[in-house]
Amino acid sequence: MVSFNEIAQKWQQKWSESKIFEADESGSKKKYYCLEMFPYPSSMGLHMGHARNYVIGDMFARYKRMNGFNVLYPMGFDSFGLPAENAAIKAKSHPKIFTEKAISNFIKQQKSLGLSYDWSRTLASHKPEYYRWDQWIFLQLFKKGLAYKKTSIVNWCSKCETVLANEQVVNGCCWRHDDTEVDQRELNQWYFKITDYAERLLQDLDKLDWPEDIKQMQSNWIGKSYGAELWFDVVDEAGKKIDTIKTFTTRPDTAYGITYLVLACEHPKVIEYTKGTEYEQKAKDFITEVKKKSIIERTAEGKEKNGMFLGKYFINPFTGEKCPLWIADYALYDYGTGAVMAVPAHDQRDFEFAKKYDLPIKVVINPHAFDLNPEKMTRAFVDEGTLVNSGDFDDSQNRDAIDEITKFAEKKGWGKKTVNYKLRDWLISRQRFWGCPIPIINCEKCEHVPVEEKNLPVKLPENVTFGKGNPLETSPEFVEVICPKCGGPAKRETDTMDTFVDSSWYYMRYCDAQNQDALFDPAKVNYWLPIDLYVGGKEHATGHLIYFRFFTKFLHDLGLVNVEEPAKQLFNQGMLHKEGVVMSKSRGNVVLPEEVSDKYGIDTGRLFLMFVASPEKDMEWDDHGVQGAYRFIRKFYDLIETKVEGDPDEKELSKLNSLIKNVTKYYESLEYNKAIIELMQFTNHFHQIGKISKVSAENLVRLIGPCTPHICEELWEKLGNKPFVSLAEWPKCNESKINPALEAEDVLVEQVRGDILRVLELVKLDPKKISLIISPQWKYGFYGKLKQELEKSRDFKALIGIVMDKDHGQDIPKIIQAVLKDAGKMPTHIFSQDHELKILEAARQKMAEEFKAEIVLVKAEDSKEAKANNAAPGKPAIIIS
RNA sequence: GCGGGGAUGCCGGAGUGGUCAAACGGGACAGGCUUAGGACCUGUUAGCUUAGUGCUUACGUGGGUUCAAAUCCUACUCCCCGCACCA
Repeated sequence: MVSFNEIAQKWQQKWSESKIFEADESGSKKKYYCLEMFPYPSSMGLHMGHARNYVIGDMFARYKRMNGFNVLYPMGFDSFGLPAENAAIKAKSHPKIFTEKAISNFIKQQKSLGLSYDWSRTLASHKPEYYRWDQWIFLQLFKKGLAYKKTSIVNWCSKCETVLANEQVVNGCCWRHDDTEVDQRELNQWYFKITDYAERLLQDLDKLDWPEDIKQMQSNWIGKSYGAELWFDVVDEAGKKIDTIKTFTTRPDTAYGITYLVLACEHPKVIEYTKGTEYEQKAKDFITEVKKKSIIERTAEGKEKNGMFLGKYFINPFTGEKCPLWIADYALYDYGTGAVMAVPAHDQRDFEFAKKYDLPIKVVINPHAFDLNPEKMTRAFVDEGTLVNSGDFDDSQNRDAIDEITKFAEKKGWGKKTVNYKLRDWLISRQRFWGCPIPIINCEKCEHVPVEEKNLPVKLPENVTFGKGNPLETSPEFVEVICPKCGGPAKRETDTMDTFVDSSWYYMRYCDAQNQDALFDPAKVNYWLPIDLYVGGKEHATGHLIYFRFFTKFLHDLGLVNVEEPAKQLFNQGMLHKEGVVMSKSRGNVVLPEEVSDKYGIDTGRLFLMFVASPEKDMEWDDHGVQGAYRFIRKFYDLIETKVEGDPDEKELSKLNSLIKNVTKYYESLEYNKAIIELMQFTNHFHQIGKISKVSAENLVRLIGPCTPHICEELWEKLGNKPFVSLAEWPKCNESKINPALEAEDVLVEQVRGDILRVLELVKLDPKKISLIISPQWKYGFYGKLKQELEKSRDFKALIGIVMDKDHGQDIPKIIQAVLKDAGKMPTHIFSQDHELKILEAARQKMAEEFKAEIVLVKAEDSKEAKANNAAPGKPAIIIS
């Protein structure tokens, strides 16, 4: 028996030696860039869940290659990050050692999956050759004012001992530790000003061939809303103006209904306004109280709202009314201006708050049917309506008033039309060692001084102590530096960058991975970009997939790349489950590729992963199912290895071209499961027949090639072709050869045969001993004719079938049945489908072979001919009259 | 609450107006092969029946459109996944 493992190893070696998957920019082929999100090289290695992800991309890369594209299909490693650092701390070792060991293990595993990567372009983000250019990009951002340091409230994970970006906070918890709620801390941190790109990030979503849900998620995350900024004079008890405060609202039409204003706890004005007053301590206590609560507690919808009066007032310029200024936990400092103009009559949150603290409720919009009574309202009225109590705007429709009142406010200098985004600037500082150092020197005199480009990379020091705080701070050689600007003593920035910075441009580096002088050669990058197909998980929807779009736009603006969007098409693969839950090391339900390939060969594993479910769906790993895939592979191998003979007939050509057509269609749309079904049906058919033409065999091998590349290479060679099927041309469909009627014949023949077998079973007769009579086209006087026939051939035991014209009606079988009983014959089977002679002939042939019996077709109309055809006693025959 | 996606036979999973009791795979059952098991091959696998190409019931639930619905419309139920006091 063949060893699929030996075959796999043989071809993996040949691929590697011949470098056939290495890509360059020369030649006239059209380029195709196929990419999977590069992995974090976990020391756990990879399991079938990862494998599924890679095989999806690999099949497409192989498919495109065979279709004559110049395919770039690289792999690299997102190798900075916390797990390696933590492992190193535990083992009192260095993260680099862990990381590089993990990488070489990954590569080994990926190679044994038969993935067709161009390994000459591999990169790893922890290497100075790579992160040097992280730093370079940082400096460009810094120059443009898009990298800046500010003090603000940030999310802190106590387990990671570092700050997190907004995108890394999931349900109020750390994205790595879903049991650890993030704390709020006020820290001085580095940010990238992604908000400057909010509008473009939103607009360009339209251009992308990405799954709708991802686009929707990004759009929600960016959270654009149109509205107005309204400015209010803040006054003291006596009515003296002390300040102006800005609020953001999407409902300027309710401006006449403002009855109070709330500030978020973090709002700096809270301290300012209460300083030295009786409210100072109370406000501080209130803030402390609020901050004790977790993010979830504070921000979940429907939570009870708390607040307190701040002792100050403001003037609503629309009405001239003096209203109180409050602090409240439901106001978010992060959103808008951190201050909310409250209109309790028309906003549910404001309504609840006003009810609780007995603040006035003023109706300014009435429903069309009746007038609202603020005393009796049980909830805010948030629908459309007509303005009242709104000065000159009374009686206008609130929808129209939004714009009118905004214009009015602008004219009066009370505010302006504005657009607000939920998207926050990207916090990239991390207080950890195993990341890219931020290339900044902090000088007391000169503040943040960028490291000169020629001095890059700022390398991570070797002599650090892990354990407490940021290890970088423990290296005096790293920290203590001279300020490049003033020459005085200064300290190097010890924060490292979020690893999502590394992954924001790696796909560009693949285009020119070995470049020592620049982050890449723009010509090369422009040749390959954009990524034509990007394969990866949904979980990156509002993280990586926004960041890398931002970086692309920034590098575009620098003139380094032509494209504004990194990836044309995005494909989200489904998760692999086992025992009903996602396969993962921590759950302990992983299946390793090695286990599968040891038992069945890796092609079986690949086939199974692609066959069970469509790639974008979650699927369940099933050990029995794998055996099914294995059975198919063996059948397929056996067919091509031992049963290739002859030339294809018309029917085979028709089937073959249909196959090519359908499989191509399914590959193109990444519906591999459907493609494989077609391939199975085709293979099974010819396996059953017991032979296949060489033409079909060669096409079949090419069509399955991307899925099970190793055995296909082997079979391709066995068929007498030069290596490699991986480089062979994709079969072309010849539509003119497709003949559905011809293909349908097989089905009919099967039916006839099935019918006959069924009768044989019914009458418990051995097919070798029975006379078979099939009698079609009885038109007139069939009863008598049939009777005659029956009289003539006494030796038959069963009438197998009668084929009739459709217009004979339903009663004919009954009549025939009666005739048969009359003649004292065995029960029969009758079928009335309007079979063609050809089909009968095919069925006859098939059965003759199957039962090793001589079966002839006889035209019973002519009894001489019947005799001539051996329709004699004891001899099986099919009689046609 | 808002947004997105689902619900198909014992299981996974195709199917999106007729050719559907529904691809393909798994499982189960029966038969063949075999000393036996495995592997392999053949058949069966909604129910009732038959000489049968017949009847009934079925694609989450209830209504509707149509000569015809798993497929279209509508209401509802349940499941998953995002966002979530966003002013």
